[in-house]
Amino acid sequence: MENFQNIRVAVDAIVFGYKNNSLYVLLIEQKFGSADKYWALPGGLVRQDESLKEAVIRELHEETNVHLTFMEQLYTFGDDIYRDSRNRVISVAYFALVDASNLEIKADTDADKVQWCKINEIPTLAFDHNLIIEKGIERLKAKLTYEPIGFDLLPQEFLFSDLENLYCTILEKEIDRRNFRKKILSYGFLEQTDHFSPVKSGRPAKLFRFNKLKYNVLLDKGFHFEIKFA
Amino acid sequence: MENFQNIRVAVDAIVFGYKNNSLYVLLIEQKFGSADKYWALPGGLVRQDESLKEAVIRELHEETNVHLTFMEQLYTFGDDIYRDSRNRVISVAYFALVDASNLEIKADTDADKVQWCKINEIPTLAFDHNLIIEKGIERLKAKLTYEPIGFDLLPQEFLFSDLENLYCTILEKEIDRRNFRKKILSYGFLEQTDHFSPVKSGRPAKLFRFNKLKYNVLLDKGFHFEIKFA
DNA sequence: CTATATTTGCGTAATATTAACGCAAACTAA
DNA sequence: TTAGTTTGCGTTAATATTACGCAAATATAG
Repeated sequence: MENFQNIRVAVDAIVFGYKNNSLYVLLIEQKFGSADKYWALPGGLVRQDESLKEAVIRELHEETNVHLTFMEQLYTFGDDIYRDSRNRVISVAYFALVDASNLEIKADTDADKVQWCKINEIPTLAFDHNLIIEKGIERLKAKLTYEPIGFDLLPQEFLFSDLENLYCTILEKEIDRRNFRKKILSYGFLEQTDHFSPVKSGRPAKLFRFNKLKYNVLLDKGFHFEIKFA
Repeated sequence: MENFQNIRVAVDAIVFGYKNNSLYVLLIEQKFGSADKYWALPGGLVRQDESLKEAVIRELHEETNVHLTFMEQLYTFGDDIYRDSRNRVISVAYFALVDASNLEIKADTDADKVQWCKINEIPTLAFDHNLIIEKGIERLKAKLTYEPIGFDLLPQEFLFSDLENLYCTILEKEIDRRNFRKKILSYGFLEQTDHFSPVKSGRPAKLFRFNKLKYNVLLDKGFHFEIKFA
């Protein structure tokens, strides 16, 4: 009897977006019955014939219509054997990023509502999804300091002040604008475009672009991205 | 039909040990039939009523008798839906460390043989276990540079030269002995004992001990462990 | 007993990186 | 015109890293 097992395998995605100088997570309102509505992370059971990664992509596609700029596995939640009250379910959580600056999300087939939720205004979610988000934020913060994933949250062409702001708000730290700029520019993977951004006040700012190719070349040469703060 | 699912959930553990200036992984010889023997990572199916973590601990206990000094979740392998030819199985892999310097392993109930295998002499293993090991080594290397897990691979009291050697062999890098010592000592979480180690030649060396308490206090103060190499 | 090889433990100088600022340029709004 | 704001480029001081030198403490060989 030792080997009897009836465990369901699900995937969930924590999708981060950044706009209006704030960090957001993508949430959906789950239809259980017609009562009992809960906000939750997009996700669902893995199908028999699809890989874990395919499952997340499918679920995200069914429930939202965002275009991911980054995705990787985050953590597998299966220590609380009652995390789902109906069956034993373990969930493989994925961590994803998206450029939310100019993106309209709409509910798709599976979910009633899809919504960006500010990171500090997240309600109590279904299952252990609040836990997943915690872990996701942890990963986001860590990764921001040793991989150039900040660019995946911004539009292709962005202002230095936006990049700086992204770092400050997500890491909840102060930073010297001038040193930050110098450091990032010194890496040599940013390109100045000849476009300017419409600004409300102050000197017009050049738009920059992240050159992933150049970054990869640097990586091969042993380069190691790092942004530290005091 | 969309929701039909028959996926088994397994756990596997990659246990690292360090002795004789080399890195080892713990392998077991699986009994399938009486033919068909393969080396594999310790692991097995999760029971209905135990958490993932409990499952790994149990399996390790059943198959080996090592005393872990560190364990955390590594990665969940479920993208290759044929990774096990019999059923669809996803495996949650765990990453563990052990002080192998003074440890005798013996096969326990479940496994025929248990053995330390040198990291560069690993044969083709069952399932995708070679892949898991790759991922494990990656994690070990990364973690060694930003968390003090090296001490979990050494005896409680160790020589500086052993610590240095551990870093050099695992990270496959050269390092200046004197700068390394200075840097680690500057952190202030090592304690000198009044014991000396029996040495074959050269000046007798003091034994040191890692004070986890002091390390945690430092962490609270915002300290960030880091060992970098050129 | 002495010389040699070996490993430890401590130090110092050159170099590189980070942190803390100053300030003019280029715009908007009043 | 003037005041307010944001950008872009510098400089300097403090800190950290790198590259070594060298004596102390042992074992071993002669």
